[in-house]
Amino acid sequence: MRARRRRPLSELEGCVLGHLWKRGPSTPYSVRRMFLDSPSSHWSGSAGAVYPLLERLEQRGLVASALARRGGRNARNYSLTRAGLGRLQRWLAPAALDEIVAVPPDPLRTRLGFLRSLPPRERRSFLERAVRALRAGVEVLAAARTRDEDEQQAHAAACHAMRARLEWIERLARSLRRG
Amino acid sequence: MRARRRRPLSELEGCVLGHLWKRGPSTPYSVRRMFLDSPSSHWSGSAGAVYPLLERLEQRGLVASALARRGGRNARNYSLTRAGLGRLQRWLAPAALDEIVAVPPDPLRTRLGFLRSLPPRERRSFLERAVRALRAGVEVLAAARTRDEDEQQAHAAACHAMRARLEWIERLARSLRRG
DNA sequence: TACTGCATGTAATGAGTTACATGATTAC
DNA sequence: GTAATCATGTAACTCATTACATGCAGTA
Repeated sequence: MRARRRRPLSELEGCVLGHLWKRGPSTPYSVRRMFLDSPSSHWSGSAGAVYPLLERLEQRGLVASALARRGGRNARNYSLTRAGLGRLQRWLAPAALDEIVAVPPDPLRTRLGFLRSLPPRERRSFLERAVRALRAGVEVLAAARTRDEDEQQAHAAACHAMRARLEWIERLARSLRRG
Repeated sequence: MRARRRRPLSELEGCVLGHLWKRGPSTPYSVRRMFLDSPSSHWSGSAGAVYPLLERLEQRGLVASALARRGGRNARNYSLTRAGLGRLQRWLAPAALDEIVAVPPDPLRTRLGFLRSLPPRERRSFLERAVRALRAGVEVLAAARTRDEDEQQAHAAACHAMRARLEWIERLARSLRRG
């Protein structure tokens, strides 16, 4: 009997399981809301992502759905199964941390590698615009609040990361103004 | 006459154009090498990504290819066109910075939002493992060198970001050990 | 000779995006 | 009544991934 190959959860799948763990049984729409409302997420929370994803998770036995007529229409409530919780935990703290600890992508940092393809003027103005935009971003982030303690930590980590980014770009902008 | 809709460059496409700008006419393989060798990139540099991508860019007139027999085999040298340089510059410093300035995704930070789904022991050991892995990552990064000045900046920014991440996780691990 | 690395690709797959369709509920 | 929003989906598409196929070139 061949061991069934367990594909690792994608980031999105992990987050969805996490949401179900946190909020309990949820509709697809409330899962979408999580992404739509999140200030820092890079997922669109599109229906085209979420609905098929939940079906996939159900096929894998990680979530279970209960039919629920809501407003004269068929709907589903998805909940985390025991197996789903296990998978969530292994996704969260995998044996090999390399991937989740690796330098995360950052489109702004990426662009620094090609800065000199811009004429000096544009280079400077780009960095100055970036500084302003980052400052605005940091303020917005700093103002946001959550109840959940874990999410507060994650949010604080995001603020910390954004400030570090801002620092670096400010430094770079300064050195460019001078040099 | 309807204006042709110019799809924005993806991050990968931007990087490839940047590479061509930096190194001049290049083979697909050397483009792949850029990604395969880069310490911080999250792209695999897979052939299945790079070859079709270059074809796409050529169809859009952003790169041009010259046939070159190399070792008794057909090969291509791709070079940046004038239009390609323009697109590179607009990709690099777009009018709207929101997307490139937004909080970038970070799988480690993401997981902080669901930490409490782990039993306290695992939670602590996860964070400690993460601290060790991050420290190792920072050392490796700090040791790496590039000649290109822009890439040095990007690289230094990556180090800065990684140290900020490490700081935060260390702080969190400490507070968890105590509390 | 055989093995390894360089180099050029193709095919199948997968996960997420945009755009669309549709109906119920709520606000004006 | 009409417009916006809530809510549930589906379809077509894009882009990148893994895995594979192939063939040359240098080396043990």
